[in-house]
Amino acid sequence: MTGVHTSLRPAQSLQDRVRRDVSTFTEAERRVAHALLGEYPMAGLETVARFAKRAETSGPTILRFINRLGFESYADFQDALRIETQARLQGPLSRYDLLGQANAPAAGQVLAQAMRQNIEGAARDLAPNLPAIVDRLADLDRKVLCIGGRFSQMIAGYLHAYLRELRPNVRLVRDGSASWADDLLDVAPGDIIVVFDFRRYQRDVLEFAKGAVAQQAEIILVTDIWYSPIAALAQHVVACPVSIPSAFDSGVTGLAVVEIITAAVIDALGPRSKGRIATLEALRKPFNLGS
Amino acid sequence: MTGVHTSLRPAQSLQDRVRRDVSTFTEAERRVAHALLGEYPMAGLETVARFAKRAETSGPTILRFINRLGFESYADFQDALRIETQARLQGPLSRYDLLGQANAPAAGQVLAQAMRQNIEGAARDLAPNLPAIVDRLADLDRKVLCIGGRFSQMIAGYLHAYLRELRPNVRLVRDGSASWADDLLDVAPGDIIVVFDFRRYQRDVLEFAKGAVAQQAEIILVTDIWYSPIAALAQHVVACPVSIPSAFDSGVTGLAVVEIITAAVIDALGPRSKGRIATLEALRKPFNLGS
DNA sequence: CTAGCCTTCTATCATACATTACAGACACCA
DNA sequence: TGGTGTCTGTAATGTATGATAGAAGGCTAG
Repeated sequence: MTGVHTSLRPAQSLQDRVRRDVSTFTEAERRVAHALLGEYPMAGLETVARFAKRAETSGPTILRFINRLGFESYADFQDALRIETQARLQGPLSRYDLLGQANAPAAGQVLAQAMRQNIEGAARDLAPNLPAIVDRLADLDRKVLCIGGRFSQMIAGYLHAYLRELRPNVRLVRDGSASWADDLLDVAPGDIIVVFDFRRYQRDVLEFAKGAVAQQAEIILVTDIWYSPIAALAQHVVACPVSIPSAFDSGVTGLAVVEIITAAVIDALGPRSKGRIATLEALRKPFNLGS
Repeated sequence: MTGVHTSLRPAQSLQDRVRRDVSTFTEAERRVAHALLGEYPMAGLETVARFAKRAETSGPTILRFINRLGFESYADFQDALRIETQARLQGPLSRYDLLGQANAPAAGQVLAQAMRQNIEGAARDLAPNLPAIVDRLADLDRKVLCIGGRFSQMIAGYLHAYLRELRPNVRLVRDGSASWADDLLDVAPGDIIVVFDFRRYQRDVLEFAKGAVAQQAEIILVTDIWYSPIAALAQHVVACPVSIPSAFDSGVTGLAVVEIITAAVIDALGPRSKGRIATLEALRKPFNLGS
């Protein structure tokens, strides 16, 4: 184990020290560390109680944590945080300074940045369509089918997993066109097909959509900004920016859209979904670990 | 959803407001204003007593000062300072967001904002671990297994789909413990298990991880900031902030981590992966629609 | 010169707070 | 299986803290 108490003068930034020593902490202390790093430094400038709540632990654990960092008291810790952060704000305000010695913009930062912009764009595009989409998905008289392509089927899977917890009659159309004819057979007029289709658009997904339309289903399409050909068949289209500096397009945007829609559906269903979630939780209890 | 705070959110920054209104203050209050602006924002994050001493005035004057700014209590004032400064530290992009959404808090924007912060946090946590993780995943002599829980298996699926395009010997351990024993059987010392485990942690995933460790596999764990118990078994842990204002935790962060890792693996593999992608594209051509 | 008002401080109070002590839970080892 | 050490949350405690009331100072108006 490394030296417990370092000298009074913090040679390197507190942030770095926490990150470096995180492996030597106990489990609860690690939660504290990550709560701090997640909202650095302001999490540590709140009261002990609020800091503890944020880290889902108790006050004493916070104090043990800051003791292990070498501070005599919580006040000392906050002083150090304040001084360090003030110095940081004094200097050039570039956010890259915050990353510590890594003078080069750290590996994933550019990607993260791009993803964040994509989410922003998708949320903008989604907003006007959201009420109509939610209206359909919260209508328990309609069946809901989720389907996606080679990659995007994972996104469809997420929507399916979420919706299934909120309402009945949600199904996931799985990969491999074998059973698709059977899936189509059950589609009734007014049912909802949520299609996720990103480049490169797959022929079979298009075929499925055509079949669904023939059954008078309504189509909600989540696609990229280059528009899948399915857009021509869809009642509601959400366009996601998916470009990131990588060989692949990003799936993050689509998943973000799914989660925004899900949250809105929960709102729309209100208490009806609450009970269902509670029941599910109870049924699953034996399979989960404590807490 | 929880009620939104009704407190008046200042359209412009606190700093600007103080600077603008400084002429309307009394003499003692002006000293307070200058003390705050001189060491902004940390002067205001200390206790009232210390703030007063710094401004060479008394406690009540401080309180009247912050009352005049429109805050009910000193705590409210500090909260506002913290939120504002945190946003400022987050970088120019986030600051822009806060201003933009002040006018019209469109549906979904708050969720989008939370997701973006989560990605930011995860990218920070990932950065130091990234080289080691990439090193393992780019080592073609090691087999790679991806596994996740009820929700996170979709994330595992994404990693699997990506990696499969880049290198051989990548497998996805599918849901339902039935075939897991068989999957474990093939695990050789030095193989890599990438585990995605978010609340609520499932017992069976933990069991699988234990089994893999027994086979001397190396574990890369992507979990939430509350740490899955698997962390105790893992060589590399990436902690993702997953809280969003919704009934469910967000899966977006985990997927973002996957894509950042993937991009880094592509870099590490270099030309070796390029050829493989090209081959795959050619093989798939018949199933895709034109461009 | 004084009455009235505004400003600012001192002194006091209730309480929210950090901190300490304790005990249950858990894992590990004999 | 019982013993030992570690970890972590609950409860109790004294204090430091924010808040308030009231008095002293000082300015302006009449």
